[in-house]
Amino acid sequence: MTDNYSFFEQVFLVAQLIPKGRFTTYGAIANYLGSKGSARMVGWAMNGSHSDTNPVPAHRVVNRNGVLTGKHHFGSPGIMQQLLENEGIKVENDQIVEFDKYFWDPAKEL
DNA sequence: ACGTTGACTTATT
DNA sequence: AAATAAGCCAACG
Repeated sequence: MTDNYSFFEQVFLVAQLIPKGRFTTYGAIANYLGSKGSARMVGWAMNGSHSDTNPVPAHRVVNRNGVLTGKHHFGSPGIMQQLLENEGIKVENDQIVEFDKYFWDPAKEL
């Protein structure tokens, strides 16, 4: 209980820090946390995002190709894309358009 | 308690 | 260039 700042908590915090209209990748977060290869844990942490007190914009986290791999974990597939488009991010064929333009890297932006 | 799975990524063949 | 292996670490059965 005292060690709430585990890998998961860090992932939640970073995800919540993603600016609106931008997105990041699992690898970028993992890299920022110092564990480059633990991108899976970032995704797994998102699975437990419901455990966090504050809402976690998991829809702003995609894989390194900009593909909405985790869209099935939302209420229904399509929600994730809709949320991204709602913030001005174009998504086509489950993939983010202009990846480099909207990419937000915590290691660089923070 | 051990083995498998998982919202991933990089390296090697 | 495409396919396969390995690495990550935690949760689930």
